[in-house]
Amino acid sequence: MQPEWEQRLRRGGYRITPQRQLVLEAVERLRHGTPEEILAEVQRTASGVNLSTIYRNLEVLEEVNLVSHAHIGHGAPTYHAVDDHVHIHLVCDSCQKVQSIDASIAEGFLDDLRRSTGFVTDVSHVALHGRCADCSAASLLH
Amino acid sequence: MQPEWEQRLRRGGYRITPQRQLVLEAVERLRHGTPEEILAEVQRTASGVNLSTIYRNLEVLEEVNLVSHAHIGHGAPTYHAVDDHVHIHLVCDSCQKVQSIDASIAEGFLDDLRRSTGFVTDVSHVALHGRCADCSAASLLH
DNA sequence: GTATATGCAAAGGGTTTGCACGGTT
DNA sequence: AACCGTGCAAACCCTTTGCATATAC
Repeated sequence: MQPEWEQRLRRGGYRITPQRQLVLEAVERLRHGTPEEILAEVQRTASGVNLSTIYRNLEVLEEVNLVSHAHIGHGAPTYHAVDDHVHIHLVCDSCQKVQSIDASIAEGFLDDLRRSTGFVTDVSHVALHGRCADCSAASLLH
Repeated sequence: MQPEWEQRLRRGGYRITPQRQLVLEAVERLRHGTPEEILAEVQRTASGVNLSTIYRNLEVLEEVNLVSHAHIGHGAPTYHAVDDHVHIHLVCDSCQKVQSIDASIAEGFLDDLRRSTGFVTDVSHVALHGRCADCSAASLLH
């Protein structure tokens, strides 16, 4: 019997390649990673792998729902494995720190949203921008 | 007496320039716009204005809280005037449509979030990704 | 008059694409 | 054997930056 991830790829009409597997493993190992960071992780075991292969495989892995990405910060997106604990990113636009919180806090809101608009939110893709506790406390001093 | 926007700029230590004013007006007129779209709008009345001036002024206008931006879609960010009705963007990753909803629906959730984590969310910066009503209905048929 | 803002052009980061070769099925 | 996936290099989009000139104050 094949591992779950192989089945997902095959069902999607994709082939199993070493690079594919390495990208998925790298994403799982780093819990969050940009394409560049994932490349670096992959290259620890296979130095010949190219950045464009990372991009192409992240796209494929995302299509078969093995990984997901969110835009935190203004630069490269961050990828993570889908079976990780589902979390929401809180991005501080003042100090740039990113914290992850359990997605359950948003359940009620997202249910309301679905009921009133029909929109089904991809929770792992959510990044909220604003000010963290420290920075918003600091800005009250002015 | 000076208009509000002039005061905000001056208080921030910035000068009043035609380009500055044109960028702000363009953002207010287009209710949503990427830097390129804002450039096009500005150039309708002042064809000599440069893209880098748009970027520099959007940054300044954002710092004094006259405009704000959100990342909807994977490309350029979208800017809008701060005094617009505060809204949240719902981005469909399947059909790419973007709908705006009144931000009041999220008030309860964001209050909870602030109470439990101290994080103060910039509501106008929020873009939620997922599937719109039409697309999520369509995917149930499979 | 002085510091800031602008235009221009070049550089920079991140991502995508065309093509020939190699690997999976 | 057929087709998909890969590496490589070039192209691409979006944004930032250095510098000389112009402008607001």
